[in-house]
Amino acid sequence: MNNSKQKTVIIICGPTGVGKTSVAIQLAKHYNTEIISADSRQCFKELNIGVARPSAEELKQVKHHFIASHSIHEEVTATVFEQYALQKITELFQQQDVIVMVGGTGLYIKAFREGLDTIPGIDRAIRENIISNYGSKGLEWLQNEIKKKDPEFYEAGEMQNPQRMMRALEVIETTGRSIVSFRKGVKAKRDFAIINIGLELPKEELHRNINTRVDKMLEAGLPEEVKGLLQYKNLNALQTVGYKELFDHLQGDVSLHDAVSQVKTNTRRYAKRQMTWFRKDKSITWFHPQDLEGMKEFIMKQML
RNA sequence: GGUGCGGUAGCUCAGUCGGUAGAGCAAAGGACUGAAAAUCCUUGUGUCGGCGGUUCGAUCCCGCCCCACACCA
Repeated sequence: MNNSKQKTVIIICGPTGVGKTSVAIQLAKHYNTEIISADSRQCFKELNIGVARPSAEELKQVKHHFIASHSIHEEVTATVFEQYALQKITELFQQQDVIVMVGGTGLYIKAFREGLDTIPGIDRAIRENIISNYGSKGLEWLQNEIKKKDPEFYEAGEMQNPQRMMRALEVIETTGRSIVSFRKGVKAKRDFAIINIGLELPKEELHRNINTRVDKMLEAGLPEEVKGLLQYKNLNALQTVGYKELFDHLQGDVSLHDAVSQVKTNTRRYAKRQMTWFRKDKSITWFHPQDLEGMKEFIMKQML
């Protein structure tokens, strides 16, 4: 074991289509290390073309973790990622001083860096009951339940947002306490250094990348991949750009051409949401994806 | 060539019995601690095809022209 050097995780984030994969591989090679992906969809072994998973050739160059490591039938969440990544990092630090993390899922990166407040596990029956009630009784029912049972969330929360409301409801029904009372916002201490690098391109260029990438996915056989997953379309893992739109096409009423242009539009919107998330994070230093030398220099200075 | 129907926001369209306009989508900005490629919030966008006429006033009525579509020849 080598404890003499400060252990460091280099985190590379940025919107989809900016070129993160390639930068991560080059940096990992430079530091002779491995990559942990922080991507909520590339971790599913059943999803490949549509989530732009690194190619077999790329995966051969550098060992990747959290890529095709889980099944769409498993429940993968920010907590699952946090635990997975922390454990991997502990293992890898036996051999390495530097590890590269790369991904576009802001919440997962946040969970890894700062941890999440502990909230007890939710009873499965309670969750399913809430989901089915919302399905049949709608938003108004949810709003009334929250108002009645969790006035604290009702005051502070998002009363138009069914996902957040269902989460609040399941917490209060399981624990008897408002989800708000669990959110301490305590940042976990990590015993390694973290360097945050963001990749950014002018919007026009990013959009061009996204469009050509979607066209390539089509050539690579995305419709066939999606067809094989049609029976699982209701799983969380398949609430995913590139799959949702093609499910609509396969079910009849949308032409392939229209479905594809929706994939492009929704990918652009996804990239925009990612930028909204990352931009407010002042710990990120931004680079052009081709400025590898700039990144190396920056990393070197940070590690001194 | 004739007849009909249209030309209003980036797109699809609504509307004004004449007082200079609006929905959806797209777009832009934002939120987001266990679904996060998810979910949610906010906000505009205009020579109302062109030129004339009538009118205090025209996107709306009238004339001519241009463009698109359909049908007839």
